[in-house]
Amino acid sequence: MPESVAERPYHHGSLRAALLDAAERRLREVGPDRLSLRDLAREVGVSHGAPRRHFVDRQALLDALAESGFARLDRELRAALDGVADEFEPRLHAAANAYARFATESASLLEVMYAGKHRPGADRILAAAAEPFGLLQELVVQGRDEGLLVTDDLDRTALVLLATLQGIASFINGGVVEAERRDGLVEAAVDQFLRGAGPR
Amino acid sequence: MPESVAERPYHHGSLRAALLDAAERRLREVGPDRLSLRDLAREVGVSHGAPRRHFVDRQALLDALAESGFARLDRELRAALDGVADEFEPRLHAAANAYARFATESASLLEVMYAGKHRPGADRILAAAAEPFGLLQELVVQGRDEGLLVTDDLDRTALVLLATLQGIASFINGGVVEAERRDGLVEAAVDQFLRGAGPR
DNA sequence: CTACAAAGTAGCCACTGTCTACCAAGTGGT
DNA sequence: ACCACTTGGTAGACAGTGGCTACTTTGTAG
Repeated sequence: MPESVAERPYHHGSLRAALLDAAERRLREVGPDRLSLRDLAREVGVSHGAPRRHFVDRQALLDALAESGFARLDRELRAALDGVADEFEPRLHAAANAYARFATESASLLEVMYAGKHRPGADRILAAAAEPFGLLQELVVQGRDEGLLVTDDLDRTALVLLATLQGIASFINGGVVEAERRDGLVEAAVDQFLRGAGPR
Repeated sequence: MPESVAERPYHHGSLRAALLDAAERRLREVGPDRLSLRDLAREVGVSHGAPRRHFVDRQALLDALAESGFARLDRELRAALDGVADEFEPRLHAAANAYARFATESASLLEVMYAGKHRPGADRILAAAAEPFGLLQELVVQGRDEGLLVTDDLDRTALVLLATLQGIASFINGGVVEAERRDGLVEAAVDQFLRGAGPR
């Protein structure tokens, strides 16, 4: 008698995507170091060696996750800016909150994104990271154009702001600061930034 | 004929300390996830099961590393403040630079310190972390007393500053920002903080 | 129809963390 | 001086992992 279960055809068809999907789900549950290729293979219903066809390495999969992570971050930032007025201040607040939300709600993914020890092919990741970074920088340009920001080094100013948000997320994800304090800290950080980098 | 090598006595005497030492050295070379208990045991010249007597778990060792990491951070911060004048601003700059230096030069250790997923016994780690955090907070108090800082929430103000430094280190350690930019970024961050949290 | 490339399988290896049973050495009480 | 007991180290087993290789199944281009 034939198997009652719908048999997967020999070729999965979209293993790579399925693995990345499973990985991002699993990442949320267990964290990066407990992410196991074999586990993912099992979950997708494929032999333990199959992932190798799509990711030469465990690290290669993590790199791919990092890349798509930056892409998602970019989407979420832009989405957050969509429903907001055109003025600098509300846009800044929206972007900052969106970044902090992403960074705390996808803590493990963020860890992978900034893991550092990326392989030679990290160019792709850096390129993906440049997207959301650029968005923040454009925002700083807008602030300068509106006369609310004074800076001789755009990149540096944007980076300091972003670093603050990143650091807040670090502390929350590390358990040093309670998650409930996130919004308040972000608010304070943005306000201080506005006064610190604004005209005197 | 007897072994020509000086034989270690059956009891090592200070295995725990030796393991932590080796671990911190190894951490510098390979990062947290490649830190292997068996490897450490080999390095110290002891059987692979021996570490278990001192650390029930791999995570227990990492926790111990985190704890001593915060202790060292505290020492380095205090050391940095020792050779500096009594005024707020130079002290702030010194502390900020010391934190950033520690965070970038001991990147892997920092990762362990803020790894988050600590076991129930994380209280010890949080207590150890409170030490350097408190120091930063005292600094903020001094700033307020000298009239250079205006804040209704000391803890929050200190945290925002610390977060900025932490974030800068994150980006450098993640390879998103070149290490050479560290001092410049820290300088800019501190200046912006002073203006942002200072009297208007 | 037939090569050939792409995708998946199965088994092996070295390595890891964890567990257990055992052994060696120090220690305190009598 | 002896002996029970605790502390610390050893050795071997186990399951799980990433990486590798040889092999098979399938899709596809000529």
